[in-house]
Amino acid sequence: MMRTREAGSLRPGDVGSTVVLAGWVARRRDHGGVAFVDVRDASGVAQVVVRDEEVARPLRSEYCLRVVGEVAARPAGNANPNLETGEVEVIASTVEVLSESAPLPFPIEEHSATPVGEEVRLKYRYLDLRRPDMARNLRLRADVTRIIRSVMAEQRFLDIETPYLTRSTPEGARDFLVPVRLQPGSWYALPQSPQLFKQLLMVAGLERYFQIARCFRDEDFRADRQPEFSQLDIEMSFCDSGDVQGIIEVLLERLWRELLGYSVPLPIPRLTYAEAMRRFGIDRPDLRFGCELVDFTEYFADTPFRIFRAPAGSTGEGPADFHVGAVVMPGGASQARKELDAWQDWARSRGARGLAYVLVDADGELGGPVAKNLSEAERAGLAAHAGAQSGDCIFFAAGKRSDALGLLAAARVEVGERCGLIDHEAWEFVWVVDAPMFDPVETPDGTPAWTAIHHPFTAPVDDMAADFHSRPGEALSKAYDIVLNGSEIGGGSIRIHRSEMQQRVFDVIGLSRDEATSQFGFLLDAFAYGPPPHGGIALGIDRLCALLAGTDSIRDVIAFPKTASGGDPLTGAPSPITAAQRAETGVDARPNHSSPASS
RNA sequence: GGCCCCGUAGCGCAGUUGGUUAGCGCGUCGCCCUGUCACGGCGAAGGCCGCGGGUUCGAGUCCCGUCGGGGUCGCCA
Repeated sequence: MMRTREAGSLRPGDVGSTVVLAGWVARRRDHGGVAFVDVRDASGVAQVVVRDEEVARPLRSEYCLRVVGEVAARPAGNANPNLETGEVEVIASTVEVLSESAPLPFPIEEHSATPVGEEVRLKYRYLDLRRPDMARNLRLRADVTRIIRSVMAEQRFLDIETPYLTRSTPEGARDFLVPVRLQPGSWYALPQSPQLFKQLLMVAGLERYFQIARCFRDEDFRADRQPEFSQLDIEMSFCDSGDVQGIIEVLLERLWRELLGYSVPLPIPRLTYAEAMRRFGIDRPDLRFGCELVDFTEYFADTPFRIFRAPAGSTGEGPADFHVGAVVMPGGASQARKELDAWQDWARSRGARGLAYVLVDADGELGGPVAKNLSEAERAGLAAHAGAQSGDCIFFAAGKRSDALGLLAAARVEVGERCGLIDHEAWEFVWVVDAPMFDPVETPDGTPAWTAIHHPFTAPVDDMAADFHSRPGEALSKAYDIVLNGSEIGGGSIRIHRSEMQQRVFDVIGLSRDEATSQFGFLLDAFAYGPPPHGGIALGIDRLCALLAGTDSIRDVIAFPKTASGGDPLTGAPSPITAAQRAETGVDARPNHSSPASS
């Protein structure tokens, strides 16, 4: 039996040879007593010439075929550049219909210019995945995981599986819960990440662990967020931040080189969190374009314009938390009033009161409603301080520092897109390092309180190791995020491995010994037995694949994704359960005993 | 939980100030053409205008509610 060839693999060198093709009828045309049948498989399309009218007649789109035939050169001028194989065709000697197809619910052909609604695509996902673009995406994803496993093996990492039925731990997101028939009233949780298990593996002395792990978080959806997602999870012992980053750099370089032929310049640049916030207003900056933010807080310290002045004597938030910043839109002064108003709507849709702006006209004179509220001196130096040229528009945001920076960061990206400043061919990787350890929490009585930004096992930077607990607002952590074109594709940290230091973190975030024991007792127990210094990282596989595939939605790189409401139109999940299932799984039962985390 | 956009034939869409029989393209089915390749020509079938209520002489169109899809803020340590 001849081996079946892939339709997309036929080349002029195959002319004269006999091949077997298996695939689906993408299209049929009849001419001159023969049928021209485009046969498609996951690798591409080949044109098959069927001369036997009796055989050709019943062929319809998406019939599944096996064709045996001879490869022939196409007549001159008949090659179709739209097909992946434009130079050869297969003259069929036998055509076997393996199965027939009902009329299609939506067009599958690649060149169908009109997009198809996502719901109908998901309902018939098995047809959607026949589309060449989708097949290409899934092939790409398989290549990604193949390369990951290859690189991790070369780097001597062990692929170790961790439980999917595990204990609910108070991590950031809501857990998906699973009732336990054997213990009515008690529940497993699906892991939000293998974080605690991989640290236990370090205590176990495995030294280098990785896993392509499914993670589960019961939170609302986004274009780049699903309730279950895949991450490359890595942990290693006796390492520092640079060791972990180095592994990831090797991996990213290999992925981009093998899949896109792009050479990632190494090492990937480092940016501190503080610098990222100062220059871009966000901890995942898009470095494909400039338009960096400008700080105007000092500049307007004594301004007569109330909006740009820190609220005096307000309780709770001190002036230190007040920020005025700006971003310049090149050529933005020529925007019509309607466009400038549209920016206000844009800002309000993001929860801001508006977006102040100053226009710099051709003579360098300032225009717009804000300008007349400023002092003579402020107007004189404004454009220069912002770095604005004649014809530019300067957008301002003022208020609580995190709010103002958040609005400016979004405005910067919007400016980049509207002004065409973003090079969509570019790949700008950056490590964002030295994130703060703690975030202030607003408490009803105004007493200072703190929460861990990353997770409570993240180690402080070396020169703060001794006293971070006495100045939590300044404490920086050994955390690192890998950012690509404004998307966070991974993040990790060096962990705390000494109980004394761990206790100081718990003290800062107000976690009592009892609470810590009940929440992570099993991890703290393990850390009593000589845990090695260790650290790790996790990369979001779905986002990574979406970026490599050039799509905005991770649904395009997931075979069977869910809709925004968490449903799957194909299977109908989630669905109600029967009364018998309720009784058997004990979902309504109360726990009949308590199960402490630690002995 | 908030906000924005979209639900009209299998698919993609149009439908004007509320007005008679709701259109277009693709697809499907039939016939014709016959080295075509997003072929071409002629014809036909195909509609609970998401659902429920309201306003009106009259609703695809206006109002309220609801369901579904997409986006976004909150959320996602």
